[in-house]
Amino acid sequence: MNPFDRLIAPLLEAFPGLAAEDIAFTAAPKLELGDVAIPMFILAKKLGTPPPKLAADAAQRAAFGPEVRLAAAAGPYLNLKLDRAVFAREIVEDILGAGAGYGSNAAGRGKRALIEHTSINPNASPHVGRARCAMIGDSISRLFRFEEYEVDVHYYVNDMGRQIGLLVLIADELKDLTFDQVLDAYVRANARAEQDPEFAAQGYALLLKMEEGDPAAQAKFRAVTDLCLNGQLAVLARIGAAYDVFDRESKYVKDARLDQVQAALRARDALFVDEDQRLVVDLSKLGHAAEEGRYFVLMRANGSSMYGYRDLAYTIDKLSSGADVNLIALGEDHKLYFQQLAMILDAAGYAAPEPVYYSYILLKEGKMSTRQGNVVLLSDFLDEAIRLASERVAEQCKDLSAEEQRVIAERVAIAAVRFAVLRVGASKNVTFDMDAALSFEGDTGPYVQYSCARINSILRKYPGALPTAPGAAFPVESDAEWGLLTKLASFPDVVASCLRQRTCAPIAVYVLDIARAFTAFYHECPVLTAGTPELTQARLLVCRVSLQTLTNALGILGIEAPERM
RNA sequence: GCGCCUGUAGCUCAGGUGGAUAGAGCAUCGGCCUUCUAAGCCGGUGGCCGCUGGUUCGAGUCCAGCCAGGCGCGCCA
Repeated sequence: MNPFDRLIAPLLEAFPGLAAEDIAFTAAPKLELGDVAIPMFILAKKLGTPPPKLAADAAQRAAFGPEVRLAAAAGPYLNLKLDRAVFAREIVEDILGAGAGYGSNAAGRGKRALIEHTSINPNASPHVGRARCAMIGDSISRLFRFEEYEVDVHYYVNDMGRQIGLLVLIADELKDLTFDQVLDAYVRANARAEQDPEFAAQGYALLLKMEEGDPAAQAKFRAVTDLCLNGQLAVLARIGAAYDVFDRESKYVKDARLDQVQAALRARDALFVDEDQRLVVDLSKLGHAAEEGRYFVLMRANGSSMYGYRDLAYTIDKLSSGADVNLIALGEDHKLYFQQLAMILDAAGYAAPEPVYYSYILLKEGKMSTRQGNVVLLSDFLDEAIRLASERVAEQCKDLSAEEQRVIAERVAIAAVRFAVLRVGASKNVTFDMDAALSFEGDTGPYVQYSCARINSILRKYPGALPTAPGAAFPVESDAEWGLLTKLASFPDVVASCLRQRTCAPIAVYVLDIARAFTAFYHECPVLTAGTPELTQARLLVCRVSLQTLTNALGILGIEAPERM
């Protein structure tokens, strides 16, 4: 419910032929121009009138109620000065009424969403590049839940394949492999396979045995992949990423539905066995124009399956769950692969999931490469963030217990890390800057948390019971209050836009905007010493609705604000 | 080479469906703590919005061609 909706009817009456959805509200560049602005461009096109003339006409002819104090045209805009108290009261009542649900448009009520993300190969501790996927996927999941979708978060466990086979071989030799040793073992296994064809062949043989159901081989794969998965999940849990369903790739080796896919491909003459006895899809038969990526191998000559073959079965499995939305967060390196997969699925009569791509995080020194050791591990990054936050908390919150300080430091650290990653659009190549990402000042998660802590401080210091609704008098007249409240009112639109675009980055930008607007209010408008009880009551409510909106928005980003910091 | 993504202040990034003088933060310079938390606030400096054309009353935004960076084009996953 837009608080400015009541301004629409007078315009429709004055100009028959316009529809309510043609009329948009925006903030004027300067508050002196008006409290709200209505651009005339779309309306003008519809009526065949030049925008400036229409703005002038509208200022003359629209019969607004007494809540509009002044309607003035300024170029192609109609600017209105309002009885702010009337609108402010509605905004406040709206937010208080909706509470933890404020901002949700309930777009997903009665619908289900299946979201797959992270799905890291079980081979090493996740680095920040992989963690980007986890944070993006996790926040999108939270966004969908906020919009009342029933969300199932899936994690595809790549518990087989050549590389895991090699890792199992090495693990066998080393005995008692721990999670911390896996990365090193994995690197060595791959290096050895390149130099030693015998070793590589052993890996393939082991893989085939495992696929064919050999219990001993399966147990070995399971032990190694469980070790890795549990270690990875423990790290991911630290940043708040959680999963509902774990789908093991090995479950999809033999899947009857793949026979149907093969039949569909044969019917299109798109499936053949090549000269090396591999089972291959010729995507050119399915409409793939380029020579690059034309062939998609399903099975090796020895009969063991390729990743894509199993992924087809898994994806069909996900699709048959009947979810209304089926999303998958993928690295940009998977774009061609996923297009190929989608083409095969299409041929078999399935609509592929919607991909959400994220780009790589680069280091100043160049690309992150596990092999060369120039990676920033998520766990190291978090440890450093917590260390820095702890130093700060120890200075700021001397009167709190060690345990309370620890909780605050952890929340601040997670906020810094998640915010730094989430505020950037997913398709952007970002250069990772440890210092910038761990800054607690400026456009950061901790800055937003800080404004929450200030609000809490005010509410805590108010001696009486906090107001729960605007009183008879509701004086909200200052520019700072007005600017803050109108920004708060736009939250549902921000959420709706994010849902449409499958992104949470604008929420991070929005939350900064609110924090800045609140800080302006904080400096200009004393609450506890406002002068009159009515003003204090009104400003306490502004504090409450600001905190509510910030809390809800931060929740989508997976960030919690401490009461003190 | 071909395909997809990216290019906005010294640095890191915002700027749906074209619209009011292009916005933040960091850095830098100058001011603010007897006053609800200075993890803060106020002000200054700093922009051929990669380049060149085009469409439009109007382009950072749309189109084409270049240039630069990223990713991909495997008996890897």
